[in-house]
Amino acid sequence: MVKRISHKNSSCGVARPLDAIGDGWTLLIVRDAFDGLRRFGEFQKSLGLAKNILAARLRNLIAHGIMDAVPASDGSPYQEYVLTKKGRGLFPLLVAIRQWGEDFFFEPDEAHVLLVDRMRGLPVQKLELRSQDGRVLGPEDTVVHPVREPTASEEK
Amino acid sequence: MVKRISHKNSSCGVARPLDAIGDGWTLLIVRDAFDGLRRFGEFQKSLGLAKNILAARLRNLIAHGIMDAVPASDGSPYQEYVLTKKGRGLFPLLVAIRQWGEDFFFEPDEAHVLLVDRMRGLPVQKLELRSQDGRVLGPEDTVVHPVREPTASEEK
DNA sequence: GTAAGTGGTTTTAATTTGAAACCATACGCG
DNA sequence: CGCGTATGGTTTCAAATTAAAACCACTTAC
Repeated sequence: MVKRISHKNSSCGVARPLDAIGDGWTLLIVRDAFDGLRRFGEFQKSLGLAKNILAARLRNLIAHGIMDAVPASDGSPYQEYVLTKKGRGLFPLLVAIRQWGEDFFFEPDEAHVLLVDRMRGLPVQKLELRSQDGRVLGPEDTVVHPVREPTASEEK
Repeated sequence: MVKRISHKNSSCGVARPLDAIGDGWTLLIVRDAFDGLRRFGEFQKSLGLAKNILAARLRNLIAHGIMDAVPASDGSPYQEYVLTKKGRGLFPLLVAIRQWGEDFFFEPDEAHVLLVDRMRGLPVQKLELRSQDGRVLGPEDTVVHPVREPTASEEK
């Protein structure tokens, strides 16, 4: 049922997350959840996807600990789907997608939406990767480094 | 051929990018491209996916302007696949995926890799969304705002 | 010239997707 | 109560996608 990218590389730090969210619909569901949608029908109406697909995606999101089904909230006998902490952790990722979309998927004069700071009403800053000492880092300035967390069993 | 999320929402700033990269393999290919891979065979060996699928994904990436096929570089009669500017714009998104993965997909004592600043060898900062005046913004601090770019045809 | 390596395409089966139909429960209300 | 409607799914089935494997073309090595 759960998609599995069966390969040695599946634990590379990018593949494993993609196994959970690497699907056309999943991140749109998460996005709607950030926008406050909670009910099955709300997601379905907002996204216009088939109900069986939505049910499958929600099951998958729950199985991955990204969303949770909670009993009610307005007294109705149904469930609501809410983001977990792990799910809320996707916020920077969604912002990155949106900013990339803003930059490359709209003609300069095409109507689109912009993410703004609610408090001031001004556009947010562009996401930037920075070093500990504050330099902005590009792809060529970074490298992946294997790490073993220093646990208590550090003695040999 | 090209996947299309046919829905009114397809222009929402998130759905449109996902239409280009919302696929399990595509971002892994892009990631490998950031790591310097260029040749068909390199991608195939690194990812272990079927050749027809890789060919289809590369075609799609090229069609979306994310990668480009350039004639050669080492004299061999084949092509190389390189990221365009648009493709390099995916760097923050890949970092966001990786950081989310680091935070939620590995046990504390599980071996994994960390993204480090090449110059200092120190881990990079966590990606944060900030307002123009530097406050860190969470999901509840932002709102999408429709925008029409002020073009020259602004006079009525 | 023949074998092996690279970069694909074609073929075919298995899996996934999606639309529509169906079903079950709850509610509104005359 | 009895009936229509809304919600939240599951089931069914056809169509599209994916994936493995076979095949093919071209080039280089020997």
